[in-house]
Order: sequence, then structure tokens, then C-alpha cells
Amino acid sequence: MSLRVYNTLSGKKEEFKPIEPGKVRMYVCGVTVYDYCHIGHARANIVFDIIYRYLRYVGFDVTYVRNYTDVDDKIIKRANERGISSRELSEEFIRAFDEDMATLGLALPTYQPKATDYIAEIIALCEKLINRGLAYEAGGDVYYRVRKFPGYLKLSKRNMEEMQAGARIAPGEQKEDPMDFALWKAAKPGEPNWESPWGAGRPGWHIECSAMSSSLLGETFDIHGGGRDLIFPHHENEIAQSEGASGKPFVNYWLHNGFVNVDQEKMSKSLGNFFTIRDILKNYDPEVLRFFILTAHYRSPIDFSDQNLKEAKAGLSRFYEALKAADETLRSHPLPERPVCPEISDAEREVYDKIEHLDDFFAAAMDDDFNTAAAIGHLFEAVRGINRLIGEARFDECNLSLRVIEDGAKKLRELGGVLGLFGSDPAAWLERQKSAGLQGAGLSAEAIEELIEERRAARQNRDFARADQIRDALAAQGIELLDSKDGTSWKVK
RNA sequence: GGCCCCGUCGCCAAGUGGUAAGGCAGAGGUCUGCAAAACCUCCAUCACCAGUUCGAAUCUGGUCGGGGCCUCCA
Repeated sequence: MSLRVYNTLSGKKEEFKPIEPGKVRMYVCGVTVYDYCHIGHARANIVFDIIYRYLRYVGFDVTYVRNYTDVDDKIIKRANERGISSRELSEEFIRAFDEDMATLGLALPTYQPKATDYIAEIIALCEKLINRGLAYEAGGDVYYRVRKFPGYLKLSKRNMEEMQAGARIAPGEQKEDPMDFALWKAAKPGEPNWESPWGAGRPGWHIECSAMSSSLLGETFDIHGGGRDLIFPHHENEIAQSEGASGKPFVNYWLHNGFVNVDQEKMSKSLGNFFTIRDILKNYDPEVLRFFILTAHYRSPIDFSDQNLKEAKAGLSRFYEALKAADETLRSHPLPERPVCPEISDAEREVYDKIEHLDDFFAAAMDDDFNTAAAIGHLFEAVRGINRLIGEARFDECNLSLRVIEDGAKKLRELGGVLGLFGSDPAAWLERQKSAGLQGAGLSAEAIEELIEERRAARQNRDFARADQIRDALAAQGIELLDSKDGTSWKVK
């Protein structure tokens, strides 16, 4: 099996062939740092995090660049509103971004460049484009002469005439053509600025990504990613800038993740219907959010709702319950040196096979354009298998099952790790969910334990009426009791 | 208006030519004092219509419905 990816440029799934065998160079558009990240950012970053992890898992040496855009109109505007410098503002939100991504358990990219550290490269790129006749200076601004670049709009698949209608020249701009876009903007009073051949100014929006990507990855690299909404104009303009300057293909594979919707509508800042990562994390474990995002394919839209988050939590809990049960089983049943099973039942055989080939099923799903939803489906089947062997509990006659349980739990952790999942200690993770859930129930763990003890005594006296009364009362408050041979435990519904 | 995407079980969600993964919910069963958890069994012909094909959820055309981009946006 080989990796196939959907390339926005061709509109098809293609076999992935890196430029340099065994190595992948990947650039993903990060954030403009002027506000807290919302769950749309969370999705984009989680999606490319697992792409990064999976590429490494299959053996590629990956150079992953994710930038911060720290100079921009919105940053300047917000900084002015707050009466602080652009630099102070962007530094504040770079820290916030780093914290959010760390909380979500993202692996660190190889490089995280800031646009303002690449001003010299940006100016050099502008000069090159001017020399090639693809850009021009006008009143201290520099614009890209879009009509001179033949491949323009090849990524977004539009045509110039139709685009004309919406394009316009803002007051103060001196564009030759409404479609042209700014590479460099002359500084207005009070704006951050850098010296350039065209006077003091600052970069336009798209040029920083061209400059940072070519500096760190070269003129042509393998993968460029980002949200769908960046296809036009951002990525289209990046292509014009980079290919215009180098004369070489910019990127081989363009990957774009789908949106997060709220009530079937795109979540966005302009609509005001967005949730920040910090909002969500008040009510949900970060791993639940990650799990929720990965249960859909990265290109599909996902609908964000309390209901869907709750389902994700139930699903993730199922994994941790199984891992916990596996841990406990292995702890109480030492694995013999040479596990045997004289008579393997059909059901056991089925589970053994499933777990033995789990990596293959997982890889086949992920090789198909990073189909995490299908991959998780396979992992769920392994959960059922493990639970089944534990349920059979015939370890005396067939201790080989212990080996399979051990193997299954190990693979679950290893493959889950590729998705950034199941990294916690299961008992501790479940315990955390319990105490978090308790806050909403208005009950203390001690109170519950007391009631459990009272019920235990009642049951011993065969006073089942009283015992059931206690259980029902707790259930009404969302507390479920689970009886076992070793006593009674509880969990929040 | 132009371009693009989507419409799969009650809900979420895979599946892009060979008679529909998985999760949640639901029904029955095993276990249990009774439950819960776990396990077993059951539960969809893929918006609609017309084509192509031996064969389509999967390809083509159309209809209806939803969404996105064209302005800042992951």
C-alpha cells in the first residue's frame, strides 16, 4: 500500500511521491496572531498534526514548518484599540497560541517562523518580482501584476473575468488593475515599518508565507496545507509570488481541511458564531476535542455541538475503559513465558487475527488520504476484541489470550499515538472525567462513597428496596453505579 | 450571477464500479438479587428521476435540498 492524498490543485487523489526519497517538506499556514484561537484553528492544526505524525510513522523524515503571521492590518487595528504596540499584541497571542496547541497535545513543528523575522527575504522577493516585470512600485506600495502570471487562479479554478466583478481598488491604492494585490505597503503614521527600496513600509498579507517557505524548505517542496478558506486569495497569491520569482513549481501537493460548522453554518469571526479553544476546554477534555475532530475525515465539514462532543467523550471513554480493563487483567494474570492455547475457539481466532493485522487495517485507512474516521473504526473493533477476550476469561486453559490482550493494548496505544490519542494512563484519565463531571452534579465523591457503603450494607442484609432506592437516587443525579466482584465503583453519566 | 462541494440507518460517520465499516441510541439474550458495565444477536439499498454498465451509494445528465468561495477568515 502506498499513500494517496487529495490534491486541491488537481482535484483528485494522487499517489504521494516526495521530491527527495524518504523526506517530506511541509508548510502549513499558521495563524495571524491578534486574538485567541477558535475551534476552526484547532481543527486545522490537529489535522496537520496527525498528517505530520503519520508521515513520520511511515518512516519519512519530515520537515514541518508552521508560521506565525505577526504583522497585518488586523493586528495593527487591534493593537491601536488596546493602546499597545503591534509587537506586544502579537507576542501575547503567540504565547496564547502555543499554550492552546500544547494543551491540545500537538507535536511541535520543526520550525515556527515569524513573518517579522523575514523582512529582508520579503524585500528580496519583491525586488525579484519587480525585476521580472511581475510587480511594480506605486507610491511606496508594491503590487503584483496578476495578469502577467499565466497560472493565476489555477488552484481556485476561477477565471479572471468573473473575478473582476468583485474586485475593486480601495481609496489610496494605486493599482494598475483591480485584481492586483499588495506585496508591500507604504507605512502610514503609527504603523510598524521597515526600511525598503520603496521607503518605509511593511509586508502585504501573502508575501510572508512565500518568503518563509522558500527560506526554510526551498523553492519547491512537497506539501502545503491550510484551511479551505485560504485557497483564494492567500494560496493563489502565494503560488503567483513563489512561482513568479523562482520560475519553478512551488508545491506538489496542496491539502486543505474542511470547516467547522455551528448549526450547519460556517463558524467564523465575521459571523460571530465562534467558540474559542479555551471556551471548549472549560467543559471538555482536550483529548475529547481531538477525538471529535478525528472522527470525521479532514476534508468534510464537521458540525460542532454539545451533543457531538458528548458522543465523542463516550467513544473515547470506551477506549480508556478497555485499556484500563486490559491493564488490570494483565496485572492479575501474569503472562507465562510460553503462552499456549490448545483449543482456540472461532471467536478467539477472529479476535487474534483482528489484532494481529490491526496495523495493516490502520495503515490502509490512513494511506487513503489520511482517513482517520475509518482508522478509528478499526481501533474500535480491536476494543471489542479485547473486551471479548477479557469477558471470556478462560485464561487457565488458554493463556495465549493474555498475550493477545497485551498485544492489542500495546497496538492501541501505538496506533492511537499516531493520532495523538490514548496517551494518558487510563485509570487516571477516567478518574479525571469523573471528578470533572462531579462538578455539574453537585455531589462530592465522599458523599457518593458513603451512599455506596450504605447500599452495600443494605444489600448484605438483602434489603434490596433500600439498595435500589439509593442507586436510583444517584442515577437521578447522573451517577451510575457499577457492581463487580471487587465492590462497587461509580461513574458520571 | 460565476466557480466549487455536499445530501448514506433515529443521530454522528466511513465507503468513489461488484450487492453498505465503526460509534451513539434502540430491541432481544448472557451475566446480575434487580440493574449498570462488558459480551452475543438484530436494526439502512444509500435525496429523487433518467441514463452508461453484466453489475452503481459509487460514472453521466437532470430535478430538489443544504453549504462554501468570489471581501478578513483555519
